Amino acid sequence: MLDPARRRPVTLHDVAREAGVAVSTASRALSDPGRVNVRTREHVQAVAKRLGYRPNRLAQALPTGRTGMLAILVPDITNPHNFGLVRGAEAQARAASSTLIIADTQGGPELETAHLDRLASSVDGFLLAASRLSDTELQDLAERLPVVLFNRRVEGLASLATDSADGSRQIVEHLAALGHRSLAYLAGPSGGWSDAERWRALSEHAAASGIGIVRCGPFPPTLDGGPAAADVGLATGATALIAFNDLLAIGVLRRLAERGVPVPAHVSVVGYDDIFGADFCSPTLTTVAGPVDDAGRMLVDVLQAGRTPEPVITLPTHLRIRNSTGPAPAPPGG
Amino acid sequence: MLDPARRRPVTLHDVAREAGVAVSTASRALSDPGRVNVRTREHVQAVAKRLGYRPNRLAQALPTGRTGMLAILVPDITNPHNFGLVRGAEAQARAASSTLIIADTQGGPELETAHLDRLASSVDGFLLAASRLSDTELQDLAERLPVVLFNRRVEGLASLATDSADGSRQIVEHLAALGHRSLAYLAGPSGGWSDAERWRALSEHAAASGIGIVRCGPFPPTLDGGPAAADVGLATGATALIAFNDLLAIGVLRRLAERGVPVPAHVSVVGYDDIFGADFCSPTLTTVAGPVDDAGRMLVDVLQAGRTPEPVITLPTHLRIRNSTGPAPAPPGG
DNA sequence: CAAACAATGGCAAACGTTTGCCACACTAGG
DNA sequence: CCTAGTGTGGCAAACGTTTGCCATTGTTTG
Repeated sequence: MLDPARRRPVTLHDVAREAGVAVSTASRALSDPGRVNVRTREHVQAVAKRLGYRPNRLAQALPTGRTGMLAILVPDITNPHNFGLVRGAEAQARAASSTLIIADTQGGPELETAHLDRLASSVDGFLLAASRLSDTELQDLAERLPVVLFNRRVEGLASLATDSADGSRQIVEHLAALGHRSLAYLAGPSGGWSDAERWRALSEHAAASGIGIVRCGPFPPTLDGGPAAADVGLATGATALIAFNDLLAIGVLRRLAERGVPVPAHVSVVGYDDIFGADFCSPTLTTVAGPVDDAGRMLVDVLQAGRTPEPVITLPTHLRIRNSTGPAPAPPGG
Repeated sequence: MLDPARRRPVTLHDVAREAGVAVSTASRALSDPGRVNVRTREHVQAVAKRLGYRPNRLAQALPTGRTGMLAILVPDITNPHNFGLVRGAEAQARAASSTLIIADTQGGPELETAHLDRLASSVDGFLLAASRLSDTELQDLAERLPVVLFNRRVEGLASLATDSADGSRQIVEHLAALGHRSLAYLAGPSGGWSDAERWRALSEHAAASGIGIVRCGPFPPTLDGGPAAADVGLATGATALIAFNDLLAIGVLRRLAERGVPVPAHVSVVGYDDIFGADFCSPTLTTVAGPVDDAGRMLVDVLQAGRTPEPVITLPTHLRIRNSTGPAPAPPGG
């Protein structure tokens, strides 16, 4: 057990007694400056400082209902993609003098619900990245607490998403320009909003450009998902593989290297997210980048603003072209 | 402002009223089962369930003094090295049905103090990774709350560290075996405990093996620190560069590639931490690996155990040899 | 000079729990 | 039949704050 034998912290009562005023006066002297005489105020503040008084935030939260804490739920702390998001959110939370709680949902709704239940009474709002909850569950939650979604859209809820549809368009155009006529999409977790979005846009734009595209998977969106995805993708005969995210794409790259398949000479590979590592893996990865740090910051902003109707924001993306994509190989019969 | 117009949550009072018992009885029916008649207990539990009662954890924390929250402070959320730690800690915290709060100190003591002050009243204990606070500040803190340190040693405090001294020994032996006679250490933040440890062990073992080693830097321990570090390291004429951590090492690798310096033919490069990316950068990085996930889990365990005297644990490390190290180049005069 | 008003401080009730203690009823032992 | 014990429920005080309201004083205004 956590050892309870510690120094008792200084409370507002201690300050009030030492300063010779009532607790209410002490409280106001510290948090509602205009409300008390400047002399008493300064006196109380001096005493508080001398005693090393630190307000108990839990006790503060009880009557006010504001805890000064925000929670962010991400599917996978391990995915560097989320680093930027978390970092941005942390920075903005700090700027708003809130504390950020981070929790990992393992990409599943069970853990997500568990965290939500456990945190609901302790936070001022939730930032949900790539939530796997149903629309109604989310709407329900939003009735109890402020909620803002990242990379997920639900009727009536505030949300922020990177424009992966446009990213998908850029991918298809890029590959088409390089002469590719047959693509394979290596899907991420089924049921995911982003996966659906990306696939939808990819297939639309491919169709519009008269290019073939097939969908493979789903695969776990991790480095370890790479080998299976690479093998399946290659077997389709496509000349370019589009992975659900960079983690998977890098895994694919490694598998291809292992199998001696030259990239991009034989196949091109593209990912989404532009994660840490995408610029120094081998070959460096062509990928769709979005302003994730900004996204983190904006999520916090939106949460704090609490406007109605809830804002729905789309962040621009752009294709960062590196060495994993190149001209399509000449057809074997050519 | 966060919109306060939300559904009022169900409280214990509501449950008690609906069940026709006193609040105290309701409380006990839910949390102290033996204390109340089985019939009332079941009745109360049924009512609580029907009403969708969720205890307010803040209110619970006030009288009990236990919040069920643990905080971990890391110098840099962005460093993938920390993510293993965070993930392990998160997992173990969850297992102990605690919630983990994560905060970024930007590697500086100011922010660290700020977070500590702000969180002190809301958590049951602190996990401090690579703390930059003074020994006395830490001992002071430990008097108020349970604290456990990671990669830092302070008299009287619980701490966990990866054995980077032994890792350093392995590096020197490895490089010596490859014929290197002149090394350069590219230092991390000055004043850091890990940096001091690593340098101390490196220079000791180098001296013992009759090998020359110089210390360069400090450099920021990030990818961006790489270029400066690479240039300075190269200028020393050393045949092997040992970077404070992998982030810096990968930055060095990129700079060397940019300058057309072949690795390991011309210089070898080594890092510490075995972070995400070390196995797919180019060339892949030789580095000192430690069980970081385990470390995260153990940190939580130690915190919860609260034994006296405080345990001081050292975790084994091992050198993961990859392609960034090779035989020393023949001396130019050779 | 009375009346209204602003400035300032304190009392006490909240916020939602937990828990020490007392009261009551019933059972068992003498 | 009295006493002691046990099982069960409730009252009320905590935990450390905030805040609505009242009381007191001093200051204007008509």
